[in-house]
Amino acid sequence: MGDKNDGLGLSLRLGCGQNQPSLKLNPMPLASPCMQNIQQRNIWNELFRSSERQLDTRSVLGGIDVNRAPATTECEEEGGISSPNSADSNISGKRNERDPVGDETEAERPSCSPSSDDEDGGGGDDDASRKKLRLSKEQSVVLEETFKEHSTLNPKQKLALAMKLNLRPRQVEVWFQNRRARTKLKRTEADCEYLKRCCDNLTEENRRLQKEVQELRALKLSPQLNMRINPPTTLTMCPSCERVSSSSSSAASTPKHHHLGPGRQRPVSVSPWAALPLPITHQSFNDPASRS
DNA sequence: TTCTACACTCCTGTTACTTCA
DNA sequence: GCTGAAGTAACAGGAGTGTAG
Repeated sequence: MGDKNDGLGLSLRLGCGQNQPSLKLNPMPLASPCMQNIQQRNIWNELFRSSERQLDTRSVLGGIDVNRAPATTECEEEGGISSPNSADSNISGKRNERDPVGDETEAERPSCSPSSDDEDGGGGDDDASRKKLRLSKEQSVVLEETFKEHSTLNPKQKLALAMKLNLRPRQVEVWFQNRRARTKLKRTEADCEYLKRCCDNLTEENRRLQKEVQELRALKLSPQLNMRINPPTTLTMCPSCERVSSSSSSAASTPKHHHLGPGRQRPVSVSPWAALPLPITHQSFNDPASRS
């Protein structure tokens, strides 16, 4: 479903199909080929490059934070973006102290949000870190729409989105990770369903072929029936591959490996082969002349 | 040029919390 | 009100990658 943007990442590492699983049995409609990905990525990066300057001017949102104090974001950006060394190397490479992934809340809060009076009623600073906060509907909608455009974010984009939504960058990052995981899970389930159907079809086909083989064997072992259906003079069988062919009329339909040339076909009754004392090779069966 | 350390991102699995029937 | 299932935010650890020294 929402996976149409797989490989539409914004960082250079995300080339075409980077995140594609090896199993691509149920290819979802690819929204954009590689060139389109690149174009969109460029547009997006350009967009955020311009917004980056705005960020540098610190046009801080005056909105009310839903979950966390906006000061958190602001402080984080001071630590991360405003550094002259790291600001533009967002694609890869060393950056400043990034937002500490695991300990962000602990690392930030003492320095950035001393108030610590969150409206989530967490009671304390530390236990609020694991406090689960439901994203608002508006936030979810924006995140979803952003995800539809690109399933990954570079640090600038993450930061801009976090500011826009009054979330911490870490929250945005986690949301995108979980969203990718959900997308992949659904795709895996869809692939699984597809494989199941394939398996069912193959089982059915196999059953049908087995039945056909049994019928042919029965045909082979019952001369009377065989006679009734196909006179021995018109039915030939290769002892090696046990293929039966009515070779009386069309030589062209006879496979090459049946070795009997059009003019030299030796009509053989099917049933007698089993009674032959020695295994008959292709060579002997094939061309009596070659034996001499 | 190669090696190593570091920073970073992503993926995957898990945990903890919320919501709902 | 209690409970279990489902959904999901948050975390932890490992793998892969790029850069600097």
